[in-house]
Amino acid sequence: MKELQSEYQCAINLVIDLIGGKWKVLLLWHLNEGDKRFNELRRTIPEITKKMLTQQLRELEGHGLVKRTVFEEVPPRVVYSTTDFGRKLQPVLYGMCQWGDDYAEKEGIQMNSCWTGRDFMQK
Amino acid sequence: MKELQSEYQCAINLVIDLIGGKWKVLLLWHLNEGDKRFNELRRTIPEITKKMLTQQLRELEGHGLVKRTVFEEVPPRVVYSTTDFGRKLQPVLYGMCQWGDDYAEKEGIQMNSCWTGRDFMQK
DNA sequence: CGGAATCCGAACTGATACTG
DNA sequence: CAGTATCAGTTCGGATTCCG
Repeated sequence: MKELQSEYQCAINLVIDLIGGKWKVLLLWHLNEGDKRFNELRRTIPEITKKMLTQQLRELEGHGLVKRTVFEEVPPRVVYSTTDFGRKLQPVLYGMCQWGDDYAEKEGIQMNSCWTGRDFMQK
Repeated sequence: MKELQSEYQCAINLVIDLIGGKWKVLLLWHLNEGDKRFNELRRTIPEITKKMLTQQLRELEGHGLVKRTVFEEVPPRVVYSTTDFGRKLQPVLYGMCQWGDDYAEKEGIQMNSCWTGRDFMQK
């Protein structure tokens, strides 16, 4: 598990350590839509492997951005959700998505089927 | 140079390709303070090597987020600045910084000497 | 269902030396 | 000053197998 430094020069560096990498922002984004189970997340993000999904979720959990709830049933059920603090990142994520949409439009990049910042703003 | 895909499922993925990694957000952040020369950026971010600085700046330039201006002088002078589109990310970066600050405060992580979202909001 | 453990190549990053 | 080039280390990420 990636350990945070005890001291940072700039908040941006801390943010990169917390949500940097290929998957975390995407996971937070989808978990902000609502709580999700492990295999539900796998279906939502088909490109991610089980290993990476587990790993990234554990790091998010360890840093207090995601909550993991285990229901002691058979078959087992595990539900992931964002914490209050993780949810505070929502506006930033929407801003990122909007900006990404603008870029895609400007550059003629095709965007599919996923919620976009623009969708959100229309609600 | 990292090539973008021709199609994305989610804007978030595009954003990650554009500004993901260890350095790009940090560079955009500092360039938003004002135009900077190569060695000026190195002093601002002492941990970055020349190689990575060049590489990341070139990618940002290639994606249209940063502009590189060469003054044909001796000694050479090269100035980097954000493009209009790169600057559109400013509010998002400030949001990230603010969130990072909150996290640092909550967790008792020390933050030094760099501009923070909070500083910005007080202006 | 929701993982853990292992292996391995690819990608990222850094150190160092050199250059117009 | 503003880079290139080369080499080497480390980490990341994916494939596969196994498990309660």
